[in-house]
Amino acid sequence: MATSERKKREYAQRQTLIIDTARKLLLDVGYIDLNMDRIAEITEYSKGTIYQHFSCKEEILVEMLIQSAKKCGTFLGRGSRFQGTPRERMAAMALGYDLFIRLNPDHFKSKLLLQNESIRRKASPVFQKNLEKAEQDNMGIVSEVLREAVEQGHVQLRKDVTTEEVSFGLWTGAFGAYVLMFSEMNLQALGISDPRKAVWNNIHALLDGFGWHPLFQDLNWDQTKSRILKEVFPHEAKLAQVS
Amino acid sequence: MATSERKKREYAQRQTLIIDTARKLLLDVGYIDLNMDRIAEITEYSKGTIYQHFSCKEEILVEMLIQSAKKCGTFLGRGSRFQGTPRERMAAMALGYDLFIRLNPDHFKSKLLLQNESIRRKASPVFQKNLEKAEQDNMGIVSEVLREAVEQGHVQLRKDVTTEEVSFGLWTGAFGAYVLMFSEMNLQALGISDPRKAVWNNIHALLDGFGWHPLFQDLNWDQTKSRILKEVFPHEAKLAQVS
DNA sequence: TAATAATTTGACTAATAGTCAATAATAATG
DNA sequence: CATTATTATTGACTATTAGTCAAATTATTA
Repeated sequence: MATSERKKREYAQRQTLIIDTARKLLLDVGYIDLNMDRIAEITEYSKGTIYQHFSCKEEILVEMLIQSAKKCGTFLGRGSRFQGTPRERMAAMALGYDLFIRLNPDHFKSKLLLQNESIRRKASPVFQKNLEKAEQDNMGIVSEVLREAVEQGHVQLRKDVTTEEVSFGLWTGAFGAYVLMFSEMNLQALGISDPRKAVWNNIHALLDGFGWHPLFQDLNWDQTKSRILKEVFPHEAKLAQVS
Repeated sequence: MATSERKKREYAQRQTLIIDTARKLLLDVGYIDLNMDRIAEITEYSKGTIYQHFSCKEEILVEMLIQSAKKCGTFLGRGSRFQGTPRERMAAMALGYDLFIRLNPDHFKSKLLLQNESIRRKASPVFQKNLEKAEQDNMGIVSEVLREAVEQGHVQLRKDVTTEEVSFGLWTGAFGAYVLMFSEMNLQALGISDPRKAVWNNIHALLDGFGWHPLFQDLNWDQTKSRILKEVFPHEAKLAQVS
């Protein structure tokens, strides 16, 4: 039926409107002052209608993060398809992740919040499952490149180390760093003037530590970095003013 | 005056009672359902009295974290004084950090929460400053050992890398991993069966990557680990059932 | 002991989450 | 096209909790 199709479309449109409104509001006023009345007011729908879509504000955040995670996945995916060695592709993914976060800083504000289970569990199980799925997919992209590197003999892991554990290390290192960058912590005072450079160096040190070739010292990484930005993320690099 | 001394003592005691109550409650019901009425009820003081101590629940959390950070600092400090090479002392600190978190799991629930600035900024500036100070002190302990390692020639950092940045890498790697461990994320499904082992391996890979001697392969680390637990954290290792 | 000062209380206001009966809009039917 | 049935939308309402403050209580001083 034509009508019901239109209805669906309208519903989806409103869903997007609500999420976008919440996203802006969150960036503006923060989690605590983010409230349903305000969202209703701005979207020009009543509170009841908002509750038709989401059971609570935490559920809006979860949906927001599902979208964010998927978007992040496209950056990781593009990085992973960079024309180069697996290690270079890994670097391309790291740059992609950084670009994604630069262009979507609000992602972290809410991601962090939802890492707390008392907040996350307010959302209904379906939403929670979807978010978990999206996050697992992203980690899968990283693990896959690592697996190829092992297969092609670029790195030989000790038998007590799995590819997933190394991905986990990359992931946690970068994730932890961005968490600290996006909290109000004064990194400057800790002697970290350029946390992104530190992350870059630490990722490479980790991979060097596992003996993944080509080692950091064996390549002109500044040049590789430029090439990645130019070939994979030309538009995003310009937007984020990264070079 | 004797009386006012007693008053001070009573005030401090009540402060502790409030914090301990909040800590238990937080672990029990989570941030969202943690409320001042409940804290007043359990401590058997009125709400007004609770507000005499703290201006909001977030401020209680901040004070909780200041205490946690200081306690964590004692674990790091003890690790750093282990009788061994700087790299072994670094490993001792990593084990200390792990033990601290095992014994105080509630630390992370609230730490994570307060990483979000909209929550953290609800606390008054004095509390925020104190927390920042405590966190910086901890990072200082790690950096100091690293500095000594450089001084003693155990590791020679490239000139574009500072000791603080390496500490930052260790910190973020461990921190990020614990964040993910303590969120409801299904690490098992990601192929991480033993995240703590992964953290341990990744820390060593990072240090290997920076060329910090003795390298992982040059030492029997299982043996060193046992020695650290026995000499530095005998009581805590037993409590946490770690070996 | 009476006067004064400090502390503690809980009733009160304000803000917001979440519900649901009433209303409005849309679709189906004859 | 008019009428009925269905579906979507509304916002007034209740419940919960944060945070305040005048009154009551307790402690200290003269």
